[in-house]
Amino acid sequence: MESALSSHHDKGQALLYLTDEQLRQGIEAMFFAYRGFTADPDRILAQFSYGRAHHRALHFINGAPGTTVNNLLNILGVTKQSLNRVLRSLIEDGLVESHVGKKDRRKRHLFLTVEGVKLEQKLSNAQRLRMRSAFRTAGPEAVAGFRTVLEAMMDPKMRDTYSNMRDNGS
Amino acid sequence: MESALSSHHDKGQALLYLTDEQLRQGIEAMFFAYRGFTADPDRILAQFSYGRAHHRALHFINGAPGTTVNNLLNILGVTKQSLNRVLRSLIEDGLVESHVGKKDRRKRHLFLTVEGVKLEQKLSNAQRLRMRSAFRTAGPEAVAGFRTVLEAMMDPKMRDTYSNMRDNGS
DNA sequence: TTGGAATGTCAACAAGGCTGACATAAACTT
DNA sequence: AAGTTTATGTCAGCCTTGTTGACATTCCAA
Repeated sequence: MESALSSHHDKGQALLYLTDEQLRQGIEAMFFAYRGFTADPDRILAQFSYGRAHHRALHFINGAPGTTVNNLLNILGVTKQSLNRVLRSLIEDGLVESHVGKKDRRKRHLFLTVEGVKLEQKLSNAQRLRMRSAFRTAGPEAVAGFRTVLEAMMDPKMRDTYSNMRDNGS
Repeated sequence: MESALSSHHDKGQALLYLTDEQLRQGIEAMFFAYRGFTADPDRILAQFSYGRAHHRALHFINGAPGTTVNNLLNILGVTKQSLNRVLRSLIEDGLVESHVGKKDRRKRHLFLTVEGVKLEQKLSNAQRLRMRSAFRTAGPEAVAGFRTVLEAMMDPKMRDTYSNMRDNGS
């Protein structure tokens, strides 16, 4: 992985991608790209009077049906009060169902309803469309690099969470 | 760029990186990475009772001293009311200065004060630290791919803005 | 049976988006 | 010179989504 670096000691050349200016460009790229990344779902959500918080809940419930509130809390990194407000509206609107756990009846297991799946599909289709187009334009090697850098940029805790999702969802 | 694709017609293999599952992982990677990306500056900002909006303003004024309010508006993609609230507090706190334009006296040109530069440095140092570490871990080729994908993911309008910044800031 | 964990809920607050309306000054157009 | 457009600021009000603190309920586990 670091053979490209250790193969020669010409730091001035080899580490050009680590200059402050390069990093600044990386920072701005993240900023603008994230805006693009959320733009399409945001437009759809606005039609339903929902926000990104709802999208995130739908996304992760869809990816791990039966997940508990506490688990979702850890993934999303918000307070239970904040998540609860979002979940309540989704449950009221019939997009999410909350089932008391059989083994541990304190826990609530969350599932998308048919309606919930519909909206999640709509949102993720829009988001995937843009990402697919970006991936196609950039090519497989760029995509691999993209993934590598993003993973290295996560907090270690979330990197584990992310990796576990990858492993289970393959 | 697309030689890897057109060199063979085995789509099942060549386009593996475009499956819904791969795209889903890309989406989640963006989510978690963006959280990491903002985590360090967020902690600093909290000490100053500022938010991300202030950081963004400081960042882009620093990168283009003398920029106008309207220009900043376009870059940040918020309403003037929203930006004005942030700018006002930064000006009141002595981090930003607003100078009436000489040629066109309707325009206000924005500059960071010495204090403003100090905070911007503090914030961007923290953010660069993480990005540098991620870049170093991932290596130059991954970084190139990262940049390529992010650029392809931006809205075309912002891609132009971004490219112009790159050109001027080199 | 008691302690703690998991969850829900109420209240209050703040940041930072938004819209709409209005004011002002300067530049541009006719 | 008059009218229009542009750039900016500001006031008021609304929404989402985050926060803290307090408190209730349920129920597993020691």
